[in-house]
Amino acid sequence: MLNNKSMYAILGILSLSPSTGYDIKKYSDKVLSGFWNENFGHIYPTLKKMLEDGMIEIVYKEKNEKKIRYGITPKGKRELEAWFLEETMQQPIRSEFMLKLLFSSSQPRENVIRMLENYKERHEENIEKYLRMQEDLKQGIQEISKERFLFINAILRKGIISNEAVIHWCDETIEELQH
Amino acid sequence: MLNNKSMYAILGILSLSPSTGYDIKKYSDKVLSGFWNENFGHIYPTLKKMLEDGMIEIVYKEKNEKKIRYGITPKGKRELEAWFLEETMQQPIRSEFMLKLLFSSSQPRENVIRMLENYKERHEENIEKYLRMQEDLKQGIQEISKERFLFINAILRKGIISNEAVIHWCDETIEELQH
DNA sequence: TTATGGTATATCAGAGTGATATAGTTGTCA
DNA sequence: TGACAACTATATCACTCTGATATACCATAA
Repeated sequence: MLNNKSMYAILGILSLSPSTGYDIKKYSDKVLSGFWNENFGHIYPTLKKMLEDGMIEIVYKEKNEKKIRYGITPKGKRELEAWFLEETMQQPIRSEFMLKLLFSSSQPRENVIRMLENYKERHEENIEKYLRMQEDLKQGIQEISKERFLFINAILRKGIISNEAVIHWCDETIEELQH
Repeated sequence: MLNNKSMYAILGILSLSPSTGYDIKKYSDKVLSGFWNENFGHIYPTLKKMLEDGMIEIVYKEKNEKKIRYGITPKGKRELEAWFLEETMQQPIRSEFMLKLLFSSSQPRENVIRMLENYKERHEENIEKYLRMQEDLKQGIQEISKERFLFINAILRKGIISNEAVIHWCDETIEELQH
């Protein structure tokens, strides 16, 4: 376990409340989606290793209960704290859309424009999702601390701002391709 | 070879001119950086498979020359064309910075602000890089077709617009965290 | 009652990353 | 001219991550 980033996502989630692998996936899809993703094929093996390493423990398992609920251990908390102080390196990026666009100069214009319109629509949907999440956050404000509200809201604002920029770029580029 | 995206990046690059594995890496780092990355550990095995599959061929190897230069074959060109027509699915995203931020609500404020300032600086550097690339593109405009200029410029504009949005968000968020 | 959908765990092949090894070539500057 | 640095070039490996698939249980609605 040297450079497994999923470990930090899992530790972060478990630091909020004990969860099953399935819960972790649900949380990723719901709250982290937009900037982080996890899948079962990685969650379960990582949980197994983290258990071996003493970062997490099985906190709740009734006799006949089949689900396995994990909680963070003091060692896991220390690991999470150390991660906050570490310098964050930039991740490798891969945008298949941009790759396709770069090599599209000899494609029919209408195909490229359709591609851009499609891309724009997806980003408009993203904004709608973020706005809904912002509404939900404001509705449920009493459930979380002011601190946490500030941070979650910052993340939602980033999603909105970034997607707006892309939409603006799509409009400009479609315009330019139409002469 | 079912879902290897590097294959399309390589086909795209080879459709411009025959290249060695090293050339492909250089092109990725110089032109594609910002939205696409390749590394040797994937380029060489992929080239090997693509050669087996008849997508590419060794086009130039003098008697005593040790470097292996690859060119795209008609089959490779068809594969590339088919890719343009395919729907582009969104790629999974992983921003370690955003993950860290989400779980940072109990960290000392000054640490979080330092993190954000660092993040902002990196995006300012990105913009400078894109502006330099835009200058280089304008200087060398006679070397490439008008079509290609349009597309490369669009990509650079996207880099600039997106990074500006992030910088704006950083300013807003730092402000908010300082009360 | 049967099917639909959500909960829950798990495995696997293959894609992609980052580090490292090796060796030849070119440039430079002392 | 010879030594050293920097670049060119190919390759492998352990590990991370993805996406598909399999299995099975449970609730509930048609």
